[in-house]
Amino acid sequence: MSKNTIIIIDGNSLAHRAFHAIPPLSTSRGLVTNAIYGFTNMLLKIIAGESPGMIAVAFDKGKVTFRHDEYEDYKAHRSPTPEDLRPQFPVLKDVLRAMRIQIFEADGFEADDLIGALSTRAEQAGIKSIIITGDRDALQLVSPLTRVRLTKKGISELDEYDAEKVRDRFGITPEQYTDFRGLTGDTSDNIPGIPGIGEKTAARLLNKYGSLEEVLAHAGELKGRLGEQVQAHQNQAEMSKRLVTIDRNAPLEKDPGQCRWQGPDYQELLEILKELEFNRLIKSIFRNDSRQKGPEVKTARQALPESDMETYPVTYRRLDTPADLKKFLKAARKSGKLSLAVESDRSEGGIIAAGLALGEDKVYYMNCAPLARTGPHHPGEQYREQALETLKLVCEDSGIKIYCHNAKKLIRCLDHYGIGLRRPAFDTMIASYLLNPAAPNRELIDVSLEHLGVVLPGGEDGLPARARCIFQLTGMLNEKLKLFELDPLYYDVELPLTQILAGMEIEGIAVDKDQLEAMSKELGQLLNDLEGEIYRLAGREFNINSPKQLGGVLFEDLKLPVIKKTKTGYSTDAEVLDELAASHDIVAKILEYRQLMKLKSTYTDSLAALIDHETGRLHTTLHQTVTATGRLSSSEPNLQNIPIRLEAGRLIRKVFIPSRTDNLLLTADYSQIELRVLAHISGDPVLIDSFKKGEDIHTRTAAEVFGVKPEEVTREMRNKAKAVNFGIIYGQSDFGLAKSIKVGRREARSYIDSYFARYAGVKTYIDRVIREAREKGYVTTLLNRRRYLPDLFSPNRTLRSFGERTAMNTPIQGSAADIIKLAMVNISRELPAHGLKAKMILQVHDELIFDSPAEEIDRLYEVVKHCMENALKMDVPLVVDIKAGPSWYDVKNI
DNA sequence: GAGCTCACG
DNA sequence: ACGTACGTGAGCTCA
Repeated sequence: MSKNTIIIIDGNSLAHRAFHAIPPLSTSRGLVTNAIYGFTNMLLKIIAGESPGMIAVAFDKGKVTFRHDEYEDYKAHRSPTPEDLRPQFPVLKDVLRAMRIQIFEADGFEADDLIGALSTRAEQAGIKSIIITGDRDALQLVSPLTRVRLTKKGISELDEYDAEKVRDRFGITPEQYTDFRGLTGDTSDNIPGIPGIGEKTAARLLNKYGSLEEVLAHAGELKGRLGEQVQAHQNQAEMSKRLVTIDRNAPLEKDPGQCRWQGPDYQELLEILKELEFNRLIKSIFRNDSRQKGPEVKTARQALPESDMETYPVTYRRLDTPADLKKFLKAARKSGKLSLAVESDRSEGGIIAAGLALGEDKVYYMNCAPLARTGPHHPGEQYREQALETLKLVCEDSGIKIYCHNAKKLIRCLDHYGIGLRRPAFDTMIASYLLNPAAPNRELIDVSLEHLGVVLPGGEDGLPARARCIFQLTGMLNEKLKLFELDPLYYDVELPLTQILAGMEIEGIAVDKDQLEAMSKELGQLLNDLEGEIYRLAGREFNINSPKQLGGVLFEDLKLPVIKKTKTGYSTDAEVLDELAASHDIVAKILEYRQLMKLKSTYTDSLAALIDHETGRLHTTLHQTVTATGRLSSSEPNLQNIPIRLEAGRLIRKVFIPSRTDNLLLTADYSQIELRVLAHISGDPVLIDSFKKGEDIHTRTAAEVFGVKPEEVTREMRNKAKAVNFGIIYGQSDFGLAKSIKVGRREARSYIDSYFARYAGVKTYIDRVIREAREKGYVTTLLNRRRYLPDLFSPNRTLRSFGERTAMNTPIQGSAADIIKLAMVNISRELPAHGLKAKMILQVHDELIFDSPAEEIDRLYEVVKHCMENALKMDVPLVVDIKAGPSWYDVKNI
């Protein structure tokens, strides 16, 4: 596009900007990388936006420049380069060298001077320059061929200056900029200028006299204090001008023409980005995948010329003919193990192609694209059927171990073709989850980058590479699991669970669509009425869903007191509105509006839209590798947050019904599982005694904390004790408890103190788990699930306390997750063993939901209760409450 | 895409 | 002096 443009970047200025704009990032070896990261990202963005023909980056060199010779206090107020930034410069230069971008530096010169020299020479050669810097002094370089972009906020927001913009902003021409600073000085560089002259006066003088020299020559004409000051500080003004004047004759080792950019040295770039652990950047630059997402990805791809570098070369055989398939089948049976990667059509869930590996050097590619997708080398319908048949034969062969990445997705995909992948022998995605549940990404490309250090190709063409990679990873991750003693959790719980979850997703949950639509309609009407009422009370129409506009109405129009602020304005959350409810009638209406709006948009409308056309049911996705604690999560739709606390919302549960008229839904939930886990792992005698006796735990806590007999515990005391029990699990402060039960902070403190006095074992446990986490860097659950807590070592106190709360909460939440997962595995085995037709269809952290023929409910009850209560041997009993009914709303004790 | 708000355990 | 309860997913607004 702009082949005749050179981008000239002030390396020091931008690195400083990036350093302050980007939160501290560091590699696992402790090198801080935020400036490098911010700089590199910015660079790619600029290249993408500009596609410049030439690029140069200039750096300061040498502590003392000619400016210090002239004025020893030059930049004397500058704080020294931060300790975390200094070591980033040499690495940043390595990145630039790998990008094959010219670097300019010269002893005794600042980046500014080199930039000035470069842009001046560019002009002489008729080349346009774009200068990118945070230093305003560069504005003197603006000319018809040279524009300057100054960083505005952070590092990516830039303001572009041409001569006109300089005039708008400062009232002078670019040529007058040095005269201008000679007059005003610059506090950030400790340049004095003339005291008392600001930007306005300087511009007025320069417009009248033209230059600094002329202003000084006419100093006698200036009246009053201004005249005196100018006369008294002539020398200082002249020196200031010299200091800010960029030396356009600074020595250059290369001409602008020699900065022509041909793209990076990909090999080098990959090496250095790997070392820096910029995994997202690596993926975005090296992944040859047409279906990409995220703006960063797009930018980096646009920024760079196509690379033909193969980052993970694989030789493989194509299975093109029936004879090939036959030979492959034989080889697979002989090998007994097979890794499988498939590419599926998102809209249909259909398989387009598969990569298969029987070993690291036995890799195959199979094309199974349906006719509709016919490409130049379509194999033909007959071949396709044989290919799918071959897939079926290998997947259902109990003598062949299947290795894959994301088995659940694979199972759902194969299910579409009636292929039953019974039990995958290894799932690299789940292995990576157990090795580090907090990792941000877990696609195969991320896992292979982390564990093998290779960048995998994406798309259909990358299938053989992915299959081979899965094979390689299986061996390596299996060893790592053993090393951390995660193999029992992996093989006995998580891997079997994958298949169970796939079954639950495929089964789905039936919904009464008509009822759902009726609810939506009714909510719509109620909302309509409320809306009118709210507009009337507000005296005008506005968007109630906009916290900003709502804040305007409540706190400006109606002058209600501001209770709480957010980063961006007034807070209008339910807590605030509750407090304001007595002040104005509109508040209660808004609360009601919010509640109903939530129900309509998140529940009735969204659920209806997600009903599967073929099955008429909701098929959520249950994520096994998302949470840091070991819990599952659910999405599209999230069926783990269906309303229950308020009646209006709870009614939504009426639409969740059994799959057949003769069936019932059965729910089974653990009673107080987290407190029981706490009792078990802390060994606290009072807590254990309480659970062993089957007491009401909150009443007992109230009795202990308030020092009364259990029968004297009032409702209010029990509620407070309940909040204390909750808080203990979360590691709350007196502040947090005070807020949740609306008492003073001192009172809250006293509850916590007396709790720890009565439950000393809990206190000891908390102290111990935090101490051990600090020693080891991680915490574990009952089944040895592990979570690393880098925040424990943060210099930031808020983050550190956050880490401490996580350290005490994760073993509790995570062990509870372990327990219900174990129960699920056992139940899935026991249901068919007892000849039950019931299906487990949902898990909600401490609750399991089943869809079962009514006549089998009693037997199901026994099996579920037994499996859940005996999932793990503990020092306290596990208790499960079971209910059943014709809808998720109408479940009753049985 | 970030921020706010709110649903669940 | 500051920030303040653990873990999630989703819809809406606004830049």
